Amino acid sequence: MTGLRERKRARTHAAISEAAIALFLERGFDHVSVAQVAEAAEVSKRTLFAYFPAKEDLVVHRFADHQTEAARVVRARPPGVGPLAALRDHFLDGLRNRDPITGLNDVPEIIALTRMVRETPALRTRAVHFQEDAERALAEALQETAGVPALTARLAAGQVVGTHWLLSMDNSQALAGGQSADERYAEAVADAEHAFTLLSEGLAGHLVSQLTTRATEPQRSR
Amino acid sequence: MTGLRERKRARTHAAISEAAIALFLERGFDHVSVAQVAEAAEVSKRTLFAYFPAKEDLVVHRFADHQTEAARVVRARPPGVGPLAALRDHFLDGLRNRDPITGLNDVPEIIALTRMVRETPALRTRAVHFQEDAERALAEALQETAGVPALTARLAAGQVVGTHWLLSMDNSQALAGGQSADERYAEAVADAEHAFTLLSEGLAGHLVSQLTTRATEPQRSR
DNA sequence: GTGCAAATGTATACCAGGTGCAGTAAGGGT
DNA sequence: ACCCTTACTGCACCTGGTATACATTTGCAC
Repeated sequence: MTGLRERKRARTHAAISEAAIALFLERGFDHVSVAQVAEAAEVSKRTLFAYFPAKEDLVVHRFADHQTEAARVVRARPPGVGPLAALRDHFLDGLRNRDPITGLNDVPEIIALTRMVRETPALRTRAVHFQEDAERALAEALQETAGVPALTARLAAGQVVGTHWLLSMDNSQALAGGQSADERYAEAVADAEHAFTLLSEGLAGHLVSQLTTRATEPQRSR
Repeated sequence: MTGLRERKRARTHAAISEAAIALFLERGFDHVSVAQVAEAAEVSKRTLFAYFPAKEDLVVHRFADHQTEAARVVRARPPGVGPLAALRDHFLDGLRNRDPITGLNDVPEIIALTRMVRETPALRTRAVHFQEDAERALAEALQETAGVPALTARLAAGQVVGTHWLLSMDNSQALAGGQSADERYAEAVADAEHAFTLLSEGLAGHLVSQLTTRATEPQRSR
């Protein structure tokens, strides 16, 4: 099943990424060249790019594993549970388990890493890019399992993924500010519950005034 | 007030951008180098970068004008009108007026341009980046004028901006597929109204099942 | 008008990310 | 032992973007 080749490949992959992250954390993403990473990992620049399509991926490839997480959660939810409830509970589980993806993990290296992602535009951009895939996958899952039109599914997926991201960033920022995960936990839960409630119940009840309709349709002025 | 210098600067700015867009539309964004753009615009490469911080901005700088549009709409809404209603009506106005930002403008060059932005990853990425600013501005506006907590404002801003983007892309795609703006209009309006209703009323009523709570709190497994 | 400081533009060289190519070493199935 | 696929390397090359040092224009005070 797992031949020597595969194992070796996996080890090289990890070795390069680790060397890269160590250097990045030490000197900053922008102040380390891929050539230096390659040298530190004892690989040629060409080989590095055979493992990672871009410099940013040396860091952000870990996010790729979570691309389909939301979609899987929705598909795997027990019968009778709404997709939103499943997603909310999954996120709350993540908080409880200090899953790094929720931003609520205070292992120093994780803190430093998420901070770097937050503060380095190129990395944030790349991370956001992965979310588009997550959105697509989630939209599909919603459409197939929740019997909902495509447009609704895509809108909902965008909102869920966006919410997830915002919550994670907030947590990670709080931890970067010195709070421990345990200290932050209660607020993280409260924020998450608030966010998912908002998703579920809509903005109308929370933005004070309601949706009102216009008295007259204005003319088209072209 | 507007000295000769400023006017000349504005003209150069426009000239470079136009030369760039013409070339990009002709040969594709990735197959034109900035050096070629500079040559076509009869400027040095260095000067080009004095006007545009990055290659992508040669195209997407037009989006920058709309960065604060949502925020302005919210701030400028007449008393008694909810922020969401103001945003929805503004978007519907945009559709009616075939505002390019809504994606519902079938002037050939605009279609080609939005298609290029949609299909070129670098451009999409850059455009998305501008939305972050839009989100921040809108969040501020919501917080200040709708008396809502910061977290709520930021979540709402993200959802609104994301919705706006999705609707625009859908319209632009439909038009790229050959539909005229007039043909697409009715569906564009229906989609927009559906999307804003979703925002207002929440997902609960639309994803079939409601938010349910768990019977027992699972143990934390760390 | 004249002259000058500031702004603007240019040429050139340079750096870093990323790719194409041609060749070499090494697994692994037969 | 065989060969073939795969992995890796070095090197040249392209492109986006920046630094430096120099030339030109322009607004403006006089």
